[in-house]
Amino acid sequence: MRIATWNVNSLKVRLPKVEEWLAYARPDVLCMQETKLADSAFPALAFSALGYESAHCGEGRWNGVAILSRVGLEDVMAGFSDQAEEESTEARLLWATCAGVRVASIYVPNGRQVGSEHYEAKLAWLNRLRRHVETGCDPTENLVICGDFNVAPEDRDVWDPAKLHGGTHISAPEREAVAALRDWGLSDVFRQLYPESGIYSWWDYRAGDFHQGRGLRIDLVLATKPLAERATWALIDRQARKGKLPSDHAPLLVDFQ
DNA sequence: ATGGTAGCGCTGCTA
Repeated sequence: MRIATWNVNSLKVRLPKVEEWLAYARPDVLCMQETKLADSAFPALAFSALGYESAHCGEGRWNGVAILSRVGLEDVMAGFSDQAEEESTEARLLWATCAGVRVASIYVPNGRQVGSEHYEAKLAWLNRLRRHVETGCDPTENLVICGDFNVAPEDRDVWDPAKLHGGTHISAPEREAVAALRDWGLSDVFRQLYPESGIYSWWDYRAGDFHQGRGLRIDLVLATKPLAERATWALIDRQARKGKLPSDHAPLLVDFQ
């Protein structure tokens, strides 16, 4: 089973690239983030033509998460389990069950500046995700949390830790919040397979960062132990970050036996 | 030390 995650940074702009990528990468499940679409504008037909069922949670111009699957798509749920009916939330979390695997597509808030209210909201969001799995999920079952965490878990996931010191994505509280998810029973599958530093999934559009190799590994697939043990291969597909109109993120693929 | 780009949508916000 091949599971992938990709922050597409506008599905409207990226649809041709996503279609092309699906045709050669052929994931069984693709989690997308930052579709920037309302549900009514989600191109479900384009994906069904390629053999994928889909679910989308979007609010329009910001955020937006989706799950595509060609191995079944059941029990779709948007948002947190402790979310009140009337609570208005951003479109950052979508769940579905695909071939017996509980899948989450997540887009963690960026945080903007350390210490800002947005940064506090980011930490609170990650803590709420931890509470969600703690209270409603079972670490002995097959579950993956896929998406843009907006956190580089360790210094080896950062092109220049000294230069970025004091900024978001690498601060200790953010890393601790991701570590708390791992402590519940999740494994960073890419890192489990490949220990090397200098492998990234996001590069700033500005200043030629992609071509200069200045990136961060912030797109992750976290899997429960029984599933993580079956991971055989993973790839951050830098080819998809090239060419015309690329996203600022590359897709991450993981194969489970 | 700073600013650099991209997307949305029409003004500046978000990343």
